[in-house]
Amino acid sequence: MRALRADFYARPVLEVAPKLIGCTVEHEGCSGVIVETEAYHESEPACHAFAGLTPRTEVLFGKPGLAYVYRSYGIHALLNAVCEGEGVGAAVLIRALTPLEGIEQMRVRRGLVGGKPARDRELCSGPGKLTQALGIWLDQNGTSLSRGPVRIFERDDAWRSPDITAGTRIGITHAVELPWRFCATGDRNVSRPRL
DNA sequence: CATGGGATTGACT
DNA sequence: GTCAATCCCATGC
Repeated sequence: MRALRADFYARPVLEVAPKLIGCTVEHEGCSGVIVETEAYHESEPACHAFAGLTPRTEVLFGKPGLAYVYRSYGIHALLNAVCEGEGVGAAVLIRALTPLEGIEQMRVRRGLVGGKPARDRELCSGPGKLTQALGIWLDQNGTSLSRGPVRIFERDDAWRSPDITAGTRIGITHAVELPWRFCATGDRNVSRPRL
């Protein structure tokens, strides 16, 4: 399996987001297949880059293929893949994975859910959950998704041409109508509300 | 300098 | 369905 290179990300974010479905995210031996993504672009107000270049959005405007990791609600780390050219603020939010390798270590990192160890389906079925399960934190902001420590690999044969359903994005207050969310159709690891 | 608001989750009613 | 946790940073005075 080969890591995706910068040129994969250096094109319109709406093109990259569905193409990341079926690719694999890996960090320190833990990995999962991407089953849900969302596209964000500086031209619309739900994107952090909409406000322009600030210390927070510096990586978002950086080179394609970088990881943009930021803190959400003061608690969670959310993982994005920076897209389009350097100087353009655009990224794909990785929202859910199907756990693949290192599942027991993910269970340790996720801790108890409802007083019990997380079931496989609860490990990576949300953007905050998957970063916790894989051990991805804010210090990975600005690192290369081709070279690591967090890497994204191309689709393997089992995900050659996945069935994808598009819908509206989750948890935002602006530009809510844009159908920029992409899910592997029917996959149980997609976050709620499932498409 | 003070304030307010999240690209969420889990616990509780 | 509702709600608190928790903190960075954008914005406004």
